[in-house]
Amino acid sequence: MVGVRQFDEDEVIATALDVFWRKGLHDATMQDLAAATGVQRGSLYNAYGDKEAIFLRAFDRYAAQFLEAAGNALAHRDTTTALQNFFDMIIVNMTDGSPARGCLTTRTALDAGISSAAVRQRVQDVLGRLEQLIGKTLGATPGGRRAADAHRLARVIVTFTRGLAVMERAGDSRKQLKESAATFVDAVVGA
Amino acid sequence: MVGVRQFDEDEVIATALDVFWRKGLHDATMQDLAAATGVQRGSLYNAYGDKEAIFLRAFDRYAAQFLEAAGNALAHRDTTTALQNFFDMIIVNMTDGSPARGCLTTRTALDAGISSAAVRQRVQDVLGRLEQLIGKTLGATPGGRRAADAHRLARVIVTFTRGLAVMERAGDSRKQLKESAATFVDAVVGA
DNA sequence: ATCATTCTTGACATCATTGTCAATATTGAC
DNA sequence: GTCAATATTGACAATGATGTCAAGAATGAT
Repeated sequence: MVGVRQFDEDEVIATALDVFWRKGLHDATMQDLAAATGVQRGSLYNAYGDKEAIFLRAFDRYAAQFLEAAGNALAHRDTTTALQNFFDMIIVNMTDGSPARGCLTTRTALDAGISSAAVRQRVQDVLGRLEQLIGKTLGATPGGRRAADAHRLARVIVTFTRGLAVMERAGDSRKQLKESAATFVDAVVGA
Repeated sequence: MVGVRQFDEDEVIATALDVFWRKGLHDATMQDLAAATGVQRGSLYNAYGDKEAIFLRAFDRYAAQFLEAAGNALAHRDTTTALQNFFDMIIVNMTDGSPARGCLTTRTALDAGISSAAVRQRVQDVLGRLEQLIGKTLGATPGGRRAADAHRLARVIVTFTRGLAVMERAGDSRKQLKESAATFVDAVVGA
């Protein structure tokens, strides 16, 4: 390697993630990324190729963060507590910042028209893995659910989290979201 | 009125709705609308002002259709049957067309960056009214839920429908969505 | 039949964005 | 210290979108 990169790649991707999270893949422009990172547009093109390539890196970072946080929140012997922790985490995650950033996965999923196969695949991956995590938690309960039930229920829970993300975008406050989540957990597991 | 409009307004709005439904507010261009309706861009500007004005009309039409269909589906003495009907309707609604059109309300809600206050208001209105409809259904059961419970549960159900819309965008098939909805209804009301 | 009014049409200016490129600067390897 | 390889920079072309406008066409009212 000769001519050495003037910027810290990790820092650039972290900053790009912030931009994408706030604006979405479609609305975030290369100008936005250049301004936020302090790296010129041309350099970004040179280093990554195009906007989508940057997005994919940023999204991978996001997914890793998110799934780790989800795993931690779900790590509790009591299923109800685990789910409550999980929803708390997820709601804080999407209502953080001002204005709130929302959920990047959900926003990306809804960008169907724009997104390439690679992007769609990432979204499916995150949701699939999340479902796995939740399924494991449900199945792990002492005397827990049968595998098929745990699987179906996990899917329902993932679906509900997506609903929370939409409701946040529609204007629901953190408090309202938490109340919904609590009601949901009560209704679904509290029986 | 002299110089008479060459096109049928109702037909134009209906066609515009189809375009917005398939592409979303942001991605649908005036060119798309002109091509689909057979009305020139200039004429559309003259008649409606701008794209958002057309969208608002189209969305109102959509909302009316949707809420009426929801009301009909929910009109059943048995709460479980009512909800099953409702979810069937909503899932068919979003998986119709090829490729599927998805849910316009949800897509619009996620377009936060672009949307004006007027657009956001419409989205909130639809979701609010839907919640009312569901709440009424839940409360109307003979020996039904207390009002506060019905209200909270209605919100959860609305949230879940939004989740289904996201999962559809993420690639879930009609069959998968129906299974999730059935599991949800079982878990929430079947107790 | 004429007129005033409205609609239609195509051209235009403007703007934002993407992606490319040649010239220049930088620097590790030898 | 020279060189080859890479990064940076600013300019450029191309595209696609929005919104405006003047000129022309159409028509109900008189």
